[in-house]
Amino acid sequence: MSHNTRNYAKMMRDRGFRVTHQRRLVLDAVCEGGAHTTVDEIYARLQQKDPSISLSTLYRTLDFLTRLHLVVEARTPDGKTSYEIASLQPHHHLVCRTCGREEQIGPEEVQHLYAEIERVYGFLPDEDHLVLSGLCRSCRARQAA
Amino acid sequence: MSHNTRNYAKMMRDRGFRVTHQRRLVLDAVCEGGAHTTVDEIYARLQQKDPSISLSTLYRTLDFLTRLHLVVEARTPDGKTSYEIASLQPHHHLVCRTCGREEQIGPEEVQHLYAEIERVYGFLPDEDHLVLSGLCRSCRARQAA
DNA sequence: TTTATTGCAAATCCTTTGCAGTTAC
DNA sequence: GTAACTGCAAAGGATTTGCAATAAA
Repeated sequence: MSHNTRNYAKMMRDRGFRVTHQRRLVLDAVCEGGAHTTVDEIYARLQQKDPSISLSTLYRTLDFLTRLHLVVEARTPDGKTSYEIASLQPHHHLVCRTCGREEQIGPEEVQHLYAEIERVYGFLPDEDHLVLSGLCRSCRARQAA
Repeated sequence: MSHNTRNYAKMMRDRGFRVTHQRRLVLDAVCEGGAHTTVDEIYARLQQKDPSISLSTLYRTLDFLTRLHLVVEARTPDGKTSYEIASLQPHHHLVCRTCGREEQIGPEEVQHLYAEIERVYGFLPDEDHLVLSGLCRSCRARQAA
């Protein structure tokens, strides 16, 4: 595990859990996924490194890592669950509904939305990982043409 | 069907589809759900009026009504699919993660977010039915106490 | 050694599909 | 009458679970 920003193994042990071969590999596989990866993508990557890891272990491990806040879970607009390494900065994602490309955006705009909603409705949203679909710059340009 | 704002039956016939007993009942059941209802809730309501309607018909009908834009589908943050009658005004929902209460909000704040994202990233989101979780006013007050 | 964690296979949950019978038009 | 639509039962896909074996501490 070369996740240099945090010492993941220590975080697990400190909370009384064991650092297993499988957990290391799952963490790696989620990490290599970059932005958002689905369970099957993670599983495929895992199979290449160690085909003996079972799907149920993957599910259990993703659940485990999510509880520890080492990875975060997000729900795409079409109902799929995806995962990514929990980074230090909260952020959100845009997914183009035409080309499927995904980009990350910072928290500023969304924070501003939350503040507005709080001001107007008294409700404070805390969704820390939105996935919004729409049209990306290039697909919009193509459509306009 | 007493959906007075629109003539649903006509909308179906005009597009060449049949207006069946089942479609009327599903539309009613979604309607009575108010804000967001899940498939099982809708099914339960349906059973009381006509136990002979099958679950597969419910799924098919929800799909059908969604395509016709008579109902809209939304994805809650915890991965469930929910439905509601398509209203004339686009809007979004806030769901309290403590008490579960749900409230509707207008499109203004979210529109503003979309415009900001477009300005900064060139990406135009078009999610027309966001469901955001967070803490409602009363649960926040209770927490503060 | 001890008990958390794993792999396997079976179970569960939610949704979709094939097909023969029914019904809106 | 004739397609579109439905109910049923079976299939599918994703995720969870029970249990005996394994391995991290």
